[in-house]
Amino acid sequence: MTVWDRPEPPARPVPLDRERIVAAAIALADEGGLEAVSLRKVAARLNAGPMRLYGYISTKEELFDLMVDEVQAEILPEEQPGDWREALRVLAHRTRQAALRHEWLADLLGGRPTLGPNGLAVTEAELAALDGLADIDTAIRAVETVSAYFTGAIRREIANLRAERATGLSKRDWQRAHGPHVTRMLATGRFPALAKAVHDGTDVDAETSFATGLDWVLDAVAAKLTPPPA
Amino acid sequence: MTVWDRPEPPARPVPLDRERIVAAAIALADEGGLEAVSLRKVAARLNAGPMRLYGYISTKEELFDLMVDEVQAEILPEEQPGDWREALRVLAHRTRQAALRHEWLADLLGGRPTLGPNGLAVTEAELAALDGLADIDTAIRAVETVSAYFTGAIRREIANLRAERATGLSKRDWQRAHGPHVTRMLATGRFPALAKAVHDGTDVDAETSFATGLDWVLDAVAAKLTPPPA
DNA sequence: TCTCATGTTGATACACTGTATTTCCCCACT
DNA sequence: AGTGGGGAAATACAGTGTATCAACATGAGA
Repeated sequence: MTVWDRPEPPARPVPLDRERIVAAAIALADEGGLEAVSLRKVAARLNAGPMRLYGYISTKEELFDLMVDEVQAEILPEEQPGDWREALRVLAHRTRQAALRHEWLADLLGGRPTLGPNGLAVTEAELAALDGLADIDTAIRAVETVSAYFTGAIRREIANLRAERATGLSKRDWQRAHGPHVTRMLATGRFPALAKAVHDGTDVDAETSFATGLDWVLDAVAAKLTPPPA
Repeated sequence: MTVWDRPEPPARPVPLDRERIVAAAIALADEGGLEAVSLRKVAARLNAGPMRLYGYISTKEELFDLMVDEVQAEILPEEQPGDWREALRVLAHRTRQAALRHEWLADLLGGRPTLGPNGLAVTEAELAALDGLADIDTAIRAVETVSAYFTGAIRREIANLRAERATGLSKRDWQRAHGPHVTRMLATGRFPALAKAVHDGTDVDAETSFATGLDWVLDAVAAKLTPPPA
């Protein structure tokens, strides 16, 4: 046995902390989706045994919460724009961009209350944008409505994106590519409005579709903020 | 050995079909949540070995899709109301009610495109409600916006409901009950708007909160349908 | 009626999972 | 030098989705 084939020393354990664990989990999820995140694999990335993680997190669900909160830090813009509308729009778009960077976020978004520091900061930013422009109850309703919209919209967008990817990237001919199933369904004549929609609808890219719906919702909010002059 | 203690004959296998499988899975999920649905347990409910299911479904994901589609049948109202607005509102509320009956639906809602017969029927109903009132592109945008809203709102509502249930049913004192964590966070003064919201906000029940936001979104849709007279 | 093919059913197997419990080893302190 | 004690690792367990394989009941053909 020479120095060269002498086995590696047992890899002195790297000091661990939540940040490193969460970062490893996020990396794993970015590469292979949420289902690729297992405590064993996260630990392996950190040259640690699986059980070591339990000194820092108490359950896998908690790890997911931490991952979400970590990504929510990317959502906060460096500086808040003045206009409430612009502020809310930017927050929505940045959430969407975060979800496009980390598709697994779509699986977690809205799945549980966001009580981490960054999640609270996002909510704070949303509420702050409306500060002084409406009573607190209206502001809450507005924030909840807007975020319900973009949460749902983002989830659908990612879901469609995955479906397209799975059926071999098809864009316009969604119905043909997804296989004969939907086409056959539409051909039954039981869904005339839907058939017309997929046939005659002009397909717009996901971003403008997101933006348009968002603008509608913001219009609705605007109407509640400044009551129409009597 | 008498007739009485003679062992049961090996339980002639009950004929199976997708409907029975899906029904068993839904029952399991209603009782113990989505995570209680395992192919083994579903099969056990039907006096079958786990592998038998693979003659009818090809993967667990597919079973989930079938469950969602089955529940979506509950969403379609027996008769469509005349007014487009009422029609969309009813569909949204019925979706919410379905999610309250089957909380696991919140975990699946929006997670993948709803391409089953009932899912298509729901979309058809939504589109049909707007038939003739707008060009097809506007109708699509409207339907997508409304359903993005209520998808997101339902998910959040269920998430909060579960969180409340977990921390020992707390209603108003959300911040105290959830534990010192959030309280401490709010006390830091880093979230003034949020602090004011939880402190001064009047808490309304989930249903009216859902309905209010929905009305706002429907207002927005209405504004796009009938362009303001020039 | 006997035989054989066929196709459905159940058993077994595998590679994982999250997590509880047990073992072990290294380091600081007496 | 001995001896705790504490943190890391190994092991263990009950479960998961699904592939593979063996058995068997049932139909057709002779």
